[in-house]
Amino acid sequence: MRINKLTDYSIVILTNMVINGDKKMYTAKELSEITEIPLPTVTRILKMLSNKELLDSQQGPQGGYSLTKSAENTSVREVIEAMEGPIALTECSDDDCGCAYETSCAVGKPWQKINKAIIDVLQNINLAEMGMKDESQQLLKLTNITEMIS
Amino acid sequence: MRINKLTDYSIVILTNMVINGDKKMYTAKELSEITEIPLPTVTRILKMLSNKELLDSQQGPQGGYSLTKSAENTSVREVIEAMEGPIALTECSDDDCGCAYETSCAVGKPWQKINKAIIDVLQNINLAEMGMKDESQQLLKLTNITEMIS
DNA sequence: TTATATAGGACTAATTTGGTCCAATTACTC
DNA sequence: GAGTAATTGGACCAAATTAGTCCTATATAA
Repeated sequence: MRINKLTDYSIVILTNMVINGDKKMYTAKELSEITEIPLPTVTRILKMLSNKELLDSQQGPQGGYSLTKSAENTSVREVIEAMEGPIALTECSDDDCGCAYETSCAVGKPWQKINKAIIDVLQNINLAEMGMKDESQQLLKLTNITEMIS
Repeated sequence: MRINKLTDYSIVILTNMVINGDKKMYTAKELSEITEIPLPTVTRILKMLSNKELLDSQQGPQGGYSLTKSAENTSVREVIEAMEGPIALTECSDDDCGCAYETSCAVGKPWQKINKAIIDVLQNINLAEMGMKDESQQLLKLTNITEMIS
């Protein structure tokens, strides 16, 4: 029951865009250096976030990426959904899961309740809150234990 | 952000053990027939649940599996943790994630809050509630869209 | 003693995910 | 208008995880 590594990375990246926040635009290269996530992976993530309109993008020199909304108005839910699609613990737990059994399928009901509750949790925490920290900010780049121990 | 298919199956299996609840013991074969999940997969799941003490097992003729606790006292959280280990959206979001950066790592804090909230959601729904349905009970065996459309 | 059940674990196949790379496009600056 | 710095789109491969199967051992009821 994990979010994807790319999703994890994306939150690290976005959180860093908030923290070093005086600057508005960040190039993929900058963000790669700040977070120590490899450049190709960073660009891929930024493209996804840009496609889902969490980031504005500007090509060419002096270009880069910037948040479309304030950190306070960008929820973790939005980020996860941008990276992975709708949040659901099981594949068939949607009102319109598209399956043939949809009208009669009963299992979905409790799962729908659970998913709703979880979505609510993720809706109610934003990027500004994700950036709150006790210690040095640069450690933000390390969310992932596999990154750390390897 | 999904639970594993095996975990999904396990809840389907357990829920069925509750619904057809007059009977106390179920063999793997029976449960495979009820849920239409292949026998080898069912036995594997039952073994896992038994090892984690969610099920009692009895070898030999007239043997089988039975719930160790009542359906009301068995939370979805317990089932997920039995199948997948601790619930956490990221790998490094534990108080003692075991990584070298543990004492200074700041990222974990908000994730810990999120995980706690999600665990709380899952703690507060039990197997009896998962079995509540509108229509025919046998459809409970189908939680998974990939199962359905294939 | 035999038949029926779980127990443990190894193994393979399939799927998903992570990560990289390349060619195209845009736009600023000189 | 040329050159450079950036994003865009998409294809591709490698690695990791997961699902699923199978075999042998052990326990126990009749």
